[in-house]
Amino acid sequence: MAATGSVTGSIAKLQRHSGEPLRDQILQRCRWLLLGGHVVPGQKLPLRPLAEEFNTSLMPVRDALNRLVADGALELSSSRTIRVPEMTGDRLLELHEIRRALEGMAAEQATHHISNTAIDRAAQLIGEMEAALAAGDFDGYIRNHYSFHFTIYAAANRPTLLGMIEVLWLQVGPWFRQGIERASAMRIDANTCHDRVIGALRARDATGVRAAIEEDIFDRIEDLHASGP
Amino acid sequence: MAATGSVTGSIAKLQRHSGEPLRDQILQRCRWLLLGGHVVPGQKLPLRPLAEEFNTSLMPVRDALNRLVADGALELSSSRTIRVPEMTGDRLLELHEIRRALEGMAAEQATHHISNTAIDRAAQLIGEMEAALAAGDFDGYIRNHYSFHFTIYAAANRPTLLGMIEVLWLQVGPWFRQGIERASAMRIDANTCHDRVIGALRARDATGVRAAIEEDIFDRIEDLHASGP
DNA sequence: TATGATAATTTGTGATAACAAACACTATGA
DNA sequence: TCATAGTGTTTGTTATCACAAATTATCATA
Repeated sequence: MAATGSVTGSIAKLQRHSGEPLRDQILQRCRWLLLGGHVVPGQKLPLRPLAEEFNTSLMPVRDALNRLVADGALELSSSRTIRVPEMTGDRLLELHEIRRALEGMAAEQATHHISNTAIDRAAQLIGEMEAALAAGDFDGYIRNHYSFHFTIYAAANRPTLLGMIEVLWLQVGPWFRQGIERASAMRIDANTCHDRVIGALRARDATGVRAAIEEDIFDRIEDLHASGP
Repeated sequence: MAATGSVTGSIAKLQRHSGEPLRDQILQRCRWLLLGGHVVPGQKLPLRPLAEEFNTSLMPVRDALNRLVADGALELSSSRTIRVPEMTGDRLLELHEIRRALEGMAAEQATHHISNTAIDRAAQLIGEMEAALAAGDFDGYIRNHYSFHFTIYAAANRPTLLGMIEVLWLQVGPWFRQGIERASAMRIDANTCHDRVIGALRARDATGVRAAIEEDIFDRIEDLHASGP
């Protein structure tokens, strides 16, 4: 068994009493670990080593991880160790059924409110996505992919809905990263869906936007699921 | 301002080292406080008084309340006091758009899996609901109403979906209680929707079940919203 | 009486330590 | 060689305490 070592790649130090609580700063970093797939299904995340990396006590780390457990992004196996959940076929299916419903709803509603500059920004992100993927920069690809979707969803002005979608992305994050790395060579045409999203947004065609987003989600799970076991 | 006094009505003592953690026992009780509307929008929930009522330290109470804040069922106002959020028109609309999508999905999928005994049990709950409402027993009404919906949703076998729906109910709980008390006299025909749900379940008509559930949710918000400011 | 400064209290956050349950390892026996 | 009991370690949970920020109460001043 390989020593996990540093999982955070922590650079900037956390600061106490600086506006937001340590718990939230740690939560933010852990979120990106999941979204970016820097942790792997099955991996253990013990409190004490993490607290040492962050130079804090157990408590804020515990708070952050408990939150992620509540969100379903982490799990307590045998109620004694916190780990990244394995992705099963059932869970993947369920998560994407929900994603389709909620992200479809957000996209449809965003159509009526999103600004032209936000649409331009989203369109630009498609290019940066492709460039990152071509360069083998998976981190950059995932970051841009995230930004593309969430600039659109955020325009729906539905804070609760947006939070629920974020939780879903946290849950599929580790799986998504693995799938992207496996399937990167064979796939770039997810961007055809993305282009259709942009086109429908420009035309203010809410139904079209929803359909394009739903198809994007559907295609993604098809491809990634087909590319691996 | 009235002294809040005991909010829990705590009877059974909590037990340490008895299977599930104190945090979860407290969380369970707080959940029912919200679902049953025993706390009121705007009400403060300070850690120390609660800890004293539960005869525990701050920590498990803190954990439970943090979880509910994460779920959006409570909020940190000015990041120094925890309180039950006020219900705004926007929030109510958003919550019910999401409820309609997710509960519709759960009901539709439950249709194919739910057992006949579960259907019978749900049908029976309709009667108990009516009886409780007629007797002015709002607690009983709400409890039966909850059981009716969740015996159906649980049959869908979608754990993540079920958890998300529970969170939504936590958020509308206090508002729902207020609305029921206000509108109790004028409304019993929500049960016509409930009867239609049972009928469609017996016919294994998934589309009909979804439609009936969606209409139930829609009617409910219409009535309760109309009955109050 | 109204208003603004200031002190006292209350609040959530974070650190440290003690604890019990789960885990991992080792020695023992067949 | 393999199973098993025993022991030491690791893990999350809870209690207690210290702290800073926000709130509330108090009182001087206009």
